[in-house]
Amino acid sequence: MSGDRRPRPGATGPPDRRPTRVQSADVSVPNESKGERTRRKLLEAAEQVLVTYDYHDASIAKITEAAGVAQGTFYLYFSSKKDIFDQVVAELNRQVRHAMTEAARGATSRLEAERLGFAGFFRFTREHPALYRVIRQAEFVSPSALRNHYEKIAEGYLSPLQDAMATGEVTLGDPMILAWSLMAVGEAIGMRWIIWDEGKEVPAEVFEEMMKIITRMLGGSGHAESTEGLVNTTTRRRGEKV
Amino acid sequence: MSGDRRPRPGATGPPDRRPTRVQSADVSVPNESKGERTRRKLLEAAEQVLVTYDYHDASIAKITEAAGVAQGTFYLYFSSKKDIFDQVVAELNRQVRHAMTEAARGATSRLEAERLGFAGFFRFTREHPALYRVIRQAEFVSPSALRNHYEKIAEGYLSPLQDAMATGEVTLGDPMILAWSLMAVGEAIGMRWIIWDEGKEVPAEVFEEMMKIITRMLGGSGHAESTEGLVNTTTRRRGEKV
Amino acid sequence: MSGDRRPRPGATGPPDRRPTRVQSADVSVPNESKGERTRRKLLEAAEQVLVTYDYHDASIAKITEAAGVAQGTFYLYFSSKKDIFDQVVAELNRQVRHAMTEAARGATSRLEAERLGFAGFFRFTREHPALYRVIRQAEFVSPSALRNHYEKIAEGYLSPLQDAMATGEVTLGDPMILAWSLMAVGEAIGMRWIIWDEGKEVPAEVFEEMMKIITRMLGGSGHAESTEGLVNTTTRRRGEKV
Amino acid sequence: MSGDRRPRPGATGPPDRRPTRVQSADVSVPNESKGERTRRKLLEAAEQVLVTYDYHDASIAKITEAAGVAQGTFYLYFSSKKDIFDQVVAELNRQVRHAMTEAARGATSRLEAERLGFAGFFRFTREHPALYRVIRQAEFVSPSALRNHYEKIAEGYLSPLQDAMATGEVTLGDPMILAWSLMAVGEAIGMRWIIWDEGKEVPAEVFEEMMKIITRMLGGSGHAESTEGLVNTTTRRRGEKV
DNA sequence: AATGAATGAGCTTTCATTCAT
DNA sequence: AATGAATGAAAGCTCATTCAT
Repeated sequence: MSGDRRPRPGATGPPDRRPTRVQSADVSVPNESKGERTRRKLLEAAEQVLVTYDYHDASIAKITEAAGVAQGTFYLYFSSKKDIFDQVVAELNRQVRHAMTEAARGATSRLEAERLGFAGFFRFTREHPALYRVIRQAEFVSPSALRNHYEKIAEGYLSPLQDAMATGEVTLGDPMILAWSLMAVGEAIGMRWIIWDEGKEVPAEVFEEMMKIITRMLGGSGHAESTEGLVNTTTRRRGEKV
Repeated sequence: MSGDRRPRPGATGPPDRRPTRVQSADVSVPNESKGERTRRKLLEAAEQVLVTYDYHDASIAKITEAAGVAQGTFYLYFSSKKDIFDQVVAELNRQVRHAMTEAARGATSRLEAERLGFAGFFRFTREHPALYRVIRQAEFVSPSALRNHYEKIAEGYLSPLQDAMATGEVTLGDPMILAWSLMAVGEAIGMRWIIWDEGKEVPAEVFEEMMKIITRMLGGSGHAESTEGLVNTTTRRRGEKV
Repeated sequence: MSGDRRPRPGATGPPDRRPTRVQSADVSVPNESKGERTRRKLLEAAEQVLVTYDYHDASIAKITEAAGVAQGTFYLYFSSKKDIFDQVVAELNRQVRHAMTEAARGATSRLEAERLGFAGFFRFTREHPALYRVIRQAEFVSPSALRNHYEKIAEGYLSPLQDAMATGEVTLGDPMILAWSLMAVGEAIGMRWIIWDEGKEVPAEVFEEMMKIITRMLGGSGHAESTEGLVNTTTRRRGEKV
Repeated sequence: MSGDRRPRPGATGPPDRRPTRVQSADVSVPNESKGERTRRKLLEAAEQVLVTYDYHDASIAKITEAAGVAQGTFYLYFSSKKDIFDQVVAELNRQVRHAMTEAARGATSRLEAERLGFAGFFRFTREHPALYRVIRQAEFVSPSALRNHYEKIAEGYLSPLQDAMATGEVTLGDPMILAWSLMAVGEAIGMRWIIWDEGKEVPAEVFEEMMKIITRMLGGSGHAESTEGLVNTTTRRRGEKV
């Protein structure tokens, strides 16, 4: 997630579980009105709180306390609890897709793009464990937000995969189903080795083993590696939109 | 899911979303005391209710109403709401693993076992959408139940995969990571094409596309098909315990 | 209000404005289950509280405190605050109509029936100032309850007035409009000399002056008084149903 | 209501129930400072909002929005919500009394004055349904405002009635009680046939029936009609602006 | 073995009012 | 003369859990 260099709470170490006052909130952003800053504080506080508490327990009281504002202030910026939840999901979705495409930007092959993209995804997951937590609950809280999240990621995958299929770098087939399968693997490994292990990095061996599986999933003509030169120009042009 | 012949509500058609009185509850099971029957009614009612409502909204009142007993009765059989949740998870976990191994029982190759196992999993998912719903929330409600669920399934996968690696039917590698990846793909496809499509079957094309990806994930010596005869005996002996 | 001899809080003296514990609630009524008693306690407490506080300030907390039960208990018996409000209105409506017809029962002429009915209404107003308070707010809180209240009273007036018009005891005309006018005068005098004067009785001079006006409103052949003997049999048969 | 020629929203058609931006507010009144105009806008907005919402739901936010000013501005002109409520009541009271006396101005008998006055009252009620709404709630919100409202109207009635009693045009008796009774009838008929029927006019038959009752209420020597000539001079001199 | 009345803490949300600008 | 962000108390309502019967 090279695109988001702003220091974030819990960014490097394991995530802090205490829903205390948001730290970064006081950092003033140029050209940001008072109201916008309060809104941002609340959004960040909500993300923070949603790392530790589920939707029901993530009370407005906890969020406003973490943001350092009064309860009533919340409703100046969000119409309901579900509203801020949806906005947290949307914001994290935007960020994670940005992080993945940024990470994969310099890749010279689809496979390298995957390796970089997965690494970017895992980095983001460590920095924003709320993404995982929030998605897990969205099924009940906001089904549309959930569908939107997965579909946007899957769609971002689509053309790169189609291009790679065209060059033979990836075995021909339904790119949507392949996209879903790749997402699924990334999410599962992230859950098991980052979330469950409380913010640790995915161990190198695990990452490499996973990449072997990913490599096989992509398939390719069997000599995809040798066609890299051809493919990468295509790869580079793809999947940038966030 | 050939191993679960007990009639269940909504077993054949699309799942019934109304959390009304549990139907099968009055079916008497031989040698079942009155108390045991009440317990079973509550457990089934809870599963039913958890299809439609999330953990917080699945109130004791709804569960007892669906079970046709008074609220107080609940605490004769379960110590708390979390208790019955854990037991629903455990029960569904037992059932889904049973369903998968039963489905794969006659397979003559690892690949065929996977095909049958996935088909069994999807069938179970349609019949018990609560499994998906419940797992999605377990992260917050009962983390240990969640870990236990995935780990038990992964463990069941372990020796079959190890055996298949030994025969060359599956590419050598860390079987645990492969198991997690396979689970992940199954869960994602099930979510996308069963849960989101409200209980429909996974379309045949999707299933076949997915199986192509699964096939590549397993890898193998490239002539795995020809070694089927050898493998299946091994396969048959594995992963049965429920 | 001879029909309601059960002692009521504030029944004889001026109404007690403190929304304290309902006194009569502990009086057990034969054949009344525990649940019914609690319901009755709440209803009486609500009437009590609504004497002093308007709908918005008559909080569930105040009502349950006055009833001596926990807040949650309220929702075992009433689905919402509006629900109990409607039921208080309905109950008071039933009671006031009963009080008026009971009071007028022995009348030997329409005029005497009016005199007794008005006296009964004033007595009821003193004993149940909530009626007046509640009706004043019903326009916004529960318009249907309001309309129902006035219409039921007006309807009860209808046939007695028609009968009296038939005998010439009352001047011919639209009995509905006459009924509304009579109600209105009663309500205004009750407001001015009972409610505003904090539960005092309507002074005799005021009552007599009002009766002169009522007498003129009814009109009649001018010798209605002399036809009393004829009329009262009719009068007696009318308007009893509650 | 010939005395109030300032155009008002919804003056001719049925009253507009939407609490949107006050229309007439931008009409500039000669010699009115900016501050006075804002004050007037707020007062009119409050009346508008109070047609649709009760005191509690008529939030400062709704009033300021309807007036097109910021919330803070409200407290530059009114010290509290009750303050503006009282001023709305006072203003409507002033207006309704003006409307009634203006309407009755040309009358040549007490009876004709009543007929014209009632017609004026009904016209005003249609144009300012807020009057009815506001009065209904004043009991709790501002008892003194309520008493003041009724008493001022009653007092205005006093000398005309006394004069008419002196001439025999109206039966001798306590004029105050007669005044209250007349007010009550007007209010009831207005409520029933204007407010409940959403701003319709009082049907002619209803009005005539009511006038028959009013006529009887006034009583008189029986040949009041023939003494009109005598009476009207008195009547004309009376009852005026307060 | 079962009932269902009762509890009370805790939730989301609204709103009159204040105050720095 | 006006703004609008911020406050924080208080409301209605839900629910897991207890307990007398």
